[in-house]
Amino acid sequence: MVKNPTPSNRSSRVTILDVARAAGVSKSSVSRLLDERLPRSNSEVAQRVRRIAKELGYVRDISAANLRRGSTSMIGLIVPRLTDTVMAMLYEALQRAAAKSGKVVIVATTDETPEAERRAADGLIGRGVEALVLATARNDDPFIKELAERGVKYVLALRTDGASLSSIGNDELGGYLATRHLIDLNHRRIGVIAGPSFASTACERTKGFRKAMAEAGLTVDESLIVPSTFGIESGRDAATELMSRSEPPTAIFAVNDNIAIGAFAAIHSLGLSVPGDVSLVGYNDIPIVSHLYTPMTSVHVPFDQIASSALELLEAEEIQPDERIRVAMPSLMPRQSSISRASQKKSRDQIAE
Amino acid sequence: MVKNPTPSNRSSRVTILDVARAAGVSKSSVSRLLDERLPRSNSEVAQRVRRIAKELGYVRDISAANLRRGSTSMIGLIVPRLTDTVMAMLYEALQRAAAKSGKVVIVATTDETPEAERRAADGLIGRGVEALVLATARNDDPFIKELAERGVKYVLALRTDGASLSSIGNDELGGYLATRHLIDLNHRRIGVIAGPSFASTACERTKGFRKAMAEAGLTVDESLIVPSTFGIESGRDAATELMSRSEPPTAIFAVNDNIAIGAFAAIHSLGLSVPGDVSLVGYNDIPIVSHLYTPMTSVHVPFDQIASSALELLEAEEIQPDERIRVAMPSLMPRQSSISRASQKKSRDQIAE
DNA sequence: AACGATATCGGGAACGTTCCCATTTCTGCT
DNA sequence: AGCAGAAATGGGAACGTTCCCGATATCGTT
Repeated sequence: MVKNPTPSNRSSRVTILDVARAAGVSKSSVSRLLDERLPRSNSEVAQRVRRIAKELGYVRDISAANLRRGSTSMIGLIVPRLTDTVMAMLYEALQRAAAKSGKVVIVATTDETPEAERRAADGLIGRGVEALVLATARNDDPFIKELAERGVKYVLALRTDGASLSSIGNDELGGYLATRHLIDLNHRRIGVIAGPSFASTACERTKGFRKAMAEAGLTVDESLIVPSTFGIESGRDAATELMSRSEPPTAIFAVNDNIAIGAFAAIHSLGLSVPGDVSLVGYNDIPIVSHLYTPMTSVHVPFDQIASSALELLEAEEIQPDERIRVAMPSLMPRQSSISRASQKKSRDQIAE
Repeated sequence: MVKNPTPSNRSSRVTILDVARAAGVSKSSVSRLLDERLPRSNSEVAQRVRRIAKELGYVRDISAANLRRGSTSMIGLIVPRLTDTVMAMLYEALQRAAAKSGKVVIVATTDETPEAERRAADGLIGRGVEALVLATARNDDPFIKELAERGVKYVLALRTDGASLSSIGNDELGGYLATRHLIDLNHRRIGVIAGPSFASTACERTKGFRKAMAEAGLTVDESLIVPSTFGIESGRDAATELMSRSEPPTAIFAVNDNIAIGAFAAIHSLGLSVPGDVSLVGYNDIPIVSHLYTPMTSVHVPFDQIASSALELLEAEEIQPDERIRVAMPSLMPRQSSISRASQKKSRDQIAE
């Protein structure tokens, strides 16, 4: 296939022994000198060994090293799907964080189904990962309990079950900020596309919504809070439903950007405009939302921080009970999809002329 | 952290030897009986061994197995970024395909920079991957030549350099189909946002455009072909420029969906509409485009097929010179972002009334 | 210059598996 | 019943590394 530099000799791997012989030292010394975890020596021998290793084209056999060291330095990540940009962002962030301690992340997808989740975890464990990062946690997930019982090291990311080690964003605060922003813009009838109730993210963000409403002395119209999945279509359906009411909301908080994108499409299909007829706020601040033709207000989540925290939790020896759930702070990114009630009226009047 | 089932004994791994002792057979037999590559035996011993292994909670030490077998069954994938949905789709497809032969895919990102690409490849090779799948190929990429010289097994995906083993889509055909579609809709002034010239995908799709134009007896206005990156912003800029001309195109072919999404935004920012003022066609058919508020016409690419072919190329023993580049067929997905020139005029007239 | 402390070095035993090969057991046939 | 051939079994040697530990070299101190 690709021309092999040493075609004849099949077993032509350069081992640590070859390097040792060529450098005139013992294999132990080569191993030590080439061990990147030890403080780097610059002695004459060290330099010679490194040079010779390079010349010979030596690369450490990672399997042998792993076997002896008793660790693979691989972390497994389980996500619903990678085509969801949020998950791709989490993965990239985790990869960056893991690289700092020489680890690598391998990922498996579950399509949000529990059976696939079990398969994914078994697959990753079979691959020798040292720990699992789960972004698929469901409230009262029996699978997570199983993991704990099996003695698997794991941490939840983004979503939590309230008990396991977790690294999440402050979703309640995020929901609060989003809602507060809409209230500040004088919106009173605010719809919520609330996501699935099995995800802590969705629940907390909705909780933040309620908190902001209560704090402003507004009563929540429960019929304006509609459940959904995290998919675009679901956002579309929910928004269609909301905006077809006799008295539609003047603003919608979607607990996730995909939902918001779907809502956005639905609203336009109905001949209405964002933000002219209804303001829209999303969540996660995935790259695309700031590039839509109406750049979308969204809640920014510090994925890098969440990823680092997750790994820290995995590496920590002892953890205080009150530090089992690390929470990162989100921040609101106001953009053009949300404007004040007054401006909305004005822009609608202009069209009416 | 997590309660360990055998807290006292640190070195409490269940090995094949433990299973052998418990089952009263030799370790060789256990190894053989548990080898999933061999035809599955259902003899009495086999069943007992499997049962005992399960009871004891035995899991094969993958590092030891890899060391002995001399293979890691890991494939490395190098992509610019995973937050680009196209790349996420390729990754998921590759993972699915690799799983069929018990392999796992680990991915590294380069952000489209050659230095990071080198680092990524070294990292993956150091991790012991058996082969590399590159989705980052540039025309005349010195790095790829290096890989070949180092004897690294690799295959290019999506983009090709014209020489290496590659599994790609028929981009010229895709560009042709997109353009032909627009011509059939009576468009004559067609703009192209052509992507970066270092990517074979971009070049071929543009070539397909030219072919369709030539075939229809239309002369190509070179000033309507503008280069770009693969980013959303770049599509926005390019479309802004195109639509600000004194004589703007009536249709635009963007060689990638992200570009198209940016173009879409730009067109609306200018107070124009898709498809009312200008038809728009993208490429790759990422999930979001069918859910935009104007569902976008795009060229669908069979990623699963491209992924399988890539792996087949890696596994093939001998490859005919004319089979070094496998080409998968794209198909046009017509949606509402592209309509006939006549309908455009009509809808514009309506607005003018 | 002699001594103890410290750093460097090399031999060899793991790590847990697979796989070769010699041996034993089973199967079918005459 | 006897025997050839097939199938199953077990002993033991790898695979390439790391790491313990005893031995040797190096250094600073008195």
